[in-house]
Formats: sequence, C-alpha cells, structure tokens
Amino acid sequence: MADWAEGDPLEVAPRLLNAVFTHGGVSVRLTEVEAYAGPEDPGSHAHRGRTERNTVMFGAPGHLYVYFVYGMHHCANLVTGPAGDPGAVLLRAGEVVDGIELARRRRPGSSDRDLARGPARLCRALGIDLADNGVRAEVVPGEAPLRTSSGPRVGLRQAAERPWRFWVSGDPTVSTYRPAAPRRSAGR
DNA sequence: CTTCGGATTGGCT
DNA sequence: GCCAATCCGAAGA
Repeated sequence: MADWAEGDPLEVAPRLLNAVFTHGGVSVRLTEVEAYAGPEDPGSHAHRGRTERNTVMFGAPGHLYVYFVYGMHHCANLVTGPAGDPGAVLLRAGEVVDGIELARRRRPGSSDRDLARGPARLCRALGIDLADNGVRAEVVPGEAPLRTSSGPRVGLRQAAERPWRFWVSGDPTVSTYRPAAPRRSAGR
C-alpha cells in the first residue's frame, strides 16, 4: 500500500471504495466507509487528544485502528494520517470476494450479503479484534465505482451533520442508515 | 419492509 | 456514573 491511501481522510475515504481489504484469510471489496479527521473533528476518538486507546491513530498511516464498542463489538479503521495527524477511515461494509467459507463459519446464520454489512459484522467476518490494533493493513486499490454517494455518518451525536460517509451507489452490501439512537433520559 | 428495546464492557469526565 | 463510530430478535404494517 502506498500514497493513494495516505493523507487527508476526506480524500482517502472515497478512494477506498471498491478497494479490496484482506485480513484473517478473508477479502472484502469495500462498499461503505466514513472519514474521521483530526482533533478538530468532534466525532473522532482523537478529538480529546491522545489516550491509550487511540494511540494508533496518532502513529504511521497504513495501520489498523481497532476499538471495542457497546460492550460486545469491534470496529476497524485504516489510519491515513497525514503524518502526525490522527486521521482515519472507518471500514463500514463490504462484499466478501474471497475466503467466503471462512467468513460464513465466523458469522453462522448470516446471508452472504450480510456477512460484512456493517462495521462490527465486517470485523467479525474477517476475524478482527483488539489483538489486531496497530497491525499493518493489507489494501489494494480497485476500479473507481460508477457512482458514489455521501451523507451523514452513522451513530454519532457529535458533528452528525457532516456528510463524511461515502458508499458505492446502489450496492446491496451497504448498511441501512440509522440516525444515532437517542439515549433514554434518566429515571424511567 | 419498519420500529423498538435489550445486551454488555471499557473509556473517559 | 454516563455513555458509546452496533447488532439482533420480536412484533407490527
């Protein structure tokens, strides 16, 4: 991997569409991603500065930033830089194009379409967990999609209006958009 | 197809 | 203590 996947995450994110990401014996063609900029992006884990969890985001581009959410799920980002800047792109969904038998075993009961349709599902299908935080990412460019779309990022309460989610228009493996779930107010 | 609520743990204030 | 870059199953249209 090289220059094409490094730099401003807002520029890298659209280029990752149709690229093939391989991990744990499974390959996916990426169909949906989200850009997370540096400390100035209120939606980024890097917004409040460097901590033990997000250290990888502040390191060299080309590595995976993996984190654990909701007490049960993992999500994977490609760190893009630019160097010294904690930019990253969340890998939200893809189509399994190799190693599908292995992916099916990791996600029993799932249809092929749903194997990597969603950031936590993608991690499960590729066998990604915290042990993979900081490892080098294996990504090769693909043909530019005929059409792409962009819109608000999913599940965020901060900076929810920024259209920093990118996907391949009309692709069936793109996850369905859901706004951030409002938290139940106290006392009931 | 849609909406709704529960699961479950680590990170941060 | 509060909350999260989510998923799944159940129930309704």
